[in-house]
Amino acid sequence: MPITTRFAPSPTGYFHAGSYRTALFSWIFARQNKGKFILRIEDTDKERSRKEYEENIIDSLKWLGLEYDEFYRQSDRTEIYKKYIQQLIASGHAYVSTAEQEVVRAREMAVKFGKMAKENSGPSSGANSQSVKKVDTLNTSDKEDRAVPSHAEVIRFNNPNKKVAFEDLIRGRIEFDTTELGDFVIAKSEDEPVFHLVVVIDDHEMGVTHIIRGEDHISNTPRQILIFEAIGAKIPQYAHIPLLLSSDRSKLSKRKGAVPVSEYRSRGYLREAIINYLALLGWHPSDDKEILTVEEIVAGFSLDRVQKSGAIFDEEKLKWFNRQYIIKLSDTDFAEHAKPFLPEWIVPKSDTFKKLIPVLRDKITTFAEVATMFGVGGELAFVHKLSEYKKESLLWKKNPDAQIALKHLTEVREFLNLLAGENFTADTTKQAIWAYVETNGKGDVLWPLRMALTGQERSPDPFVSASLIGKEETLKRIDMALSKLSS
RNA sequence: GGCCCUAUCGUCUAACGGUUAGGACAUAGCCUUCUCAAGGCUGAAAUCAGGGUUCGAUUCCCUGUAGGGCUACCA
Repeated sequence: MPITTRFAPSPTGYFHAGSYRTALFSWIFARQNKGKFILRIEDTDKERSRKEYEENIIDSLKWLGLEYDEFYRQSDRTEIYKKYIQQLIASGHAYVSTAEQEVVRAREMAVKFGKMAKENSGPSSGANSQSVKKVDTLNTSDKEDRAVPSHAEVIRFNNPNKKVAFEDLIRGRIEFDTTELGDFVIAKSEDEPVFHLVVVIDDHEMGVTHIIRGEDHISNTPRQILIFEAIGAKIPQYAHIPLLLSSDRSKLSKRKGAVPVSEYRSRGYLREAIINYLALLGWHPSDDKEILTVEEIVAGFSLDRVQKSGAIFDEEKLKWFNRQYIIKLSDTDFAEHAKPFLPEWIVPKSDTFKKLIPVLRDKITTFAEVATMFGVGGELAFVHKLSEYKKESLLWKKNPDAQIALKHLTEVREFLNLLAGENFTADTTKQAIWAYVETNGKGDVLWPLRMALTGQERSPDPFVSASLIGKEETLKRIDMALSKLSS
């Protein structure tokens, strides 16, 4: 049997970094073993599932290059589950719990929870402050998500109440006593199976050999093993990878500000950076190399090298990776990525844009910054429009003398004026005045020139700036500076 | 509360009984420099606590502590 893994998201929210990392590890493992990778949309919760989210998951996986070999949607498979439910009932592994029985059960639960709450809420002073804190977290935990029991008939699993153990590929042996689980619900009706049941049936039917999922599923595993046994299926291998955490160390989730992967895309992150960064969150190669291609990751991956503890997602480091990959981009690729962020006054295929590519590549960490660079106060805004600046700004800080600035600018203007307009590049302008610059001091000559051309304290070097605005505009801006200096 | 998982610099991590506890991001300083970056160099920064086991524990065991997960007719 070929190694088969699956990614089984529920379409109840946008696809975020946590989901992506889980999918990535499963995908890597399948690819590494020349096996199969399955995408399965778990949409049995009709109230919360939305088509929009399903599309977002599929688009994101596609963008990130995690191609899958098979695709399933649980809402298309009701008939399959129905057969299993009937079979489980027939074999005595499951039973129909009547509405009356459910009411009794609900009452018992209410008593139990009520008692728990009472035990927890001691006097809120001194020594008990810790238990009070516990109560707080218990009470505030995602209450809105709690489903309200319908008090109607449901189908429950006939729990054999025994100890269940499994060998986790990352954590080793984990043992549970399933008695405390009780007879859990596996379906609301024959047509409405619930998570634990469908997961098991599908993993069995689809021939999944390795279940690689988040560690939040560790506690779900014993229930699922019980069901595997009840349907007489082989129990797959489990690998529970650590969770991705928000900055407060709680599980990264939709409500805790997890950013959709599609959002990173529109912020101008490169897929290679995201893949590389996320692969390193929880996994580490055997050497210290951090910039890795997908091929290198697939080749070097191993479940033994997966971390056991959760990791905080750090956008700063993602940015660093993004920058590393931006630097490597060819001009053509860079242009392609930058296009959506260009202001309308730049024509994508123009000479100006071609000259801008190296300048931009040198400065940005995400493509969204392309827009910032050209925006108000941006470093490259001068290309379109010279911003206002004061006369004093033209003076070099180490030698603030207007007469000197005036003299150098006048000389430089003469040199530049000798160049042909169509041959006005960073190289030619540099050649034209470099000798003069060297004999008269770089700061003394170049600083006033920079200010004259850009009107900004931060900008590319004056030669690049000159070539970006062209000969005519360069001379015009120098003239403006000269008149400022002599006023 | 019960059950389960986890614990190395601020963050991601290396070390699988013997290292001056290594690397990366972030951070501080210096160098380079016409500005801002980039780049180069240097620095600060960690084994949760207490007990064992051992000649020797970051590493193995126990207890505590802390964090997280599950405890649904969500997945």
